[in-house]
Amino acid sequence: MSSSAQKVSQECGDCPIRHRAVCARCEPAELTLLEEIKYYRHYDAGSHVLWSGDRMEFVASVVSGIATLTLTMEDGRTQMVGLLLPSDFVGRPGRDTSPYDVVATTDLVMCCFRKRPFEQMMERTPHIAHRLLEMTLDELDAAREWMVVLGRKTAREKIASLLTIIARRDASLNMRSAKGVLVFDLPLTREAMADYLGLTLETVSRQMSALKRDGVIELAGKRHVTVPDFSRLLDEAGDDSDGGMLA
Amino acid sequence: MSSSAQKVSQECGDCPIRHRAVCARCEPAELTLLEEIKYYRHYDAGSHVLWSGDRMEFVASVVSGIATLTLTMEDGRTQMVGLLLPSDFVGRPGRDTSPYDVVATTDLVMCCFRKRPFEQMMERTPHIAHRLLEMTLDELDAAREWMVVLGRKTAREKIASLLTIIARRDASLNMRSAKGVLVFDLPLTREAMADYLGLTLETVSRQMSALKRDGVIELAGKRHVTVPDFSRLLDEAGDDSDGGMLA
DNA sequence: GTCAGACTTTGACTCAGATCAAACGCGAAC
DNA sequence: GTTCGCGTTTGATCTGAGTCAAAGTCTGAC
Repeated sequence: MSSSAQKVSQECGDCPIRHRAVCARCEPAELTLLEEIKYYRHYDAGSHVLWSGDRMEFVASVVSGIATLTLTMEDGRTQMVGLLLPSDFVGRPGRDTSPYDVVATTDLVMCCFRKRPFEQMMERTPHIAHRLLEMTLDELDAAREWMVVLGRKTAREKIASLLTIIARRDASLNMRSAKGVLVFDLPLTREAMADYLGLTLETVSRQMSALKRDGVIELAGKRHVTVPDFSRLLDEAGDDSDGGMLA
Repeated sequence: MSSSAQKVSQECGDCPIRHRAVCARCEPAELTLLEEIKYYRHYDAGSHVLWSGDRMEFVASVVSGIATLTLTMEDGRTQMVGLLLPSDFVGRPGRDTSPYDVVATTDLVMCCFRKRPFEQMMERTPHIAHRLLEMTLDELDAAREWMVVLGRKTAREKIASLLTIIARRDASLNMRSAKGVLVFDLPLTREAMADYLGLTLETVSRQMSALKRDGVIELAGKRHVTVPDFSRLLDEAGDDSDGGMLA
């Protein structure tokens, strides 16, 4: 359930997600308090962080790596309902079982807080509660945008939408976009993509091939993606092409 | 934009949504403060409360009636992303344009607060911020459950899921369930149902007819629905049939 | 009471994506 | 190097839901 030896600073001060996570608004004194109740956990790619129905004894921020949030119907149909990237928050103060499966898709490091102390801390430091509200509202907006993708877009548009999101996230972390050319690695298998998009893995594969054939993307191996023209990809996604690159 | 003469008490003390809305946790003194900055607005069925992109000068709670939250793509495809029922909150502190269309589907009364004063109040009274966080987390869970409906369910299951939700909501408000028989009025047109479910209105109509033919529901007129056996409806929805009636 | 218009139902046909099935590619273990 | 297994691609076929079209129903206005 743990292992994997990635160096993670124990100091909040130079934490990579310091300015984006739930602690973003905290002042030095508050950070010191948080520092006392936090601990890191490592998960190997493919392992479960939480099973649906599990008792959660902690809440946590993703420090590095990627995790997915999924819901599964009785008959096995599954839908991914969230993609957790560095700085995203897992868990809900005031609830003690997870309604979702949380799975590490890459090696993952989480900054955890035992639930009780975190809840108490939240009551005392409005900065944390405020930031959590802000993050939750953002997630709600993202979930609603995703509902449009699931409910109204074609398979091709769905794939393009997912690539857009991943490209954006990646670019905002790595700033490697040279003159509109984006390059990134897909952190998801075809099956995980299908679960995110409400498709089958065959359809995902076919549409990836189609986008490649049409020159919208280039593939090196299965996972390494090059986007020669991001605005073209945006068009394919059918989004309000605000034109503006990388909000 | 306004009109419709429904009597609404101006006193928070006996407000019908007093115990569920964003003000639920407020103490009498706080309520008094809120009372000073609130005002009511009435909307006729079919009218827009907000257009996507509109400047929002207020946030509000639904007092009575039903509103929808929708997103529309450039080419006109639309997806409903939220159904606002009494006590639900509209707007986001710290943002000033609405990303959604908000439309009254029935005559609607909203309890509004100008944004600035409300934001200031939120900073001073943690009860409001806390309750809003709680409500937002609930909405996020609901949105994620809806993603499963949109992404993985068949048309028939989608319809059954929607009926389940409406029946539940209605029962929790009106408590008129006599021995498992539920009766309610659909607050949505077939087209609005289609927009919620990611279907066409024809498919909605066909599946409604099919559920009627199969005895899952009975219809009197287009909108008046009787559910003779709620657990049957739950089965049709494909949900984890917790069996338990009306959570 | 009838008319207009909005909402709904139903039918015939089409098609995007699912399903079933086979084969391919590639890294890890031996 | 060979083999195993997982992830992926591709093909053939099927089908659930969309599209196009026509007709039915209800409500409110005159």
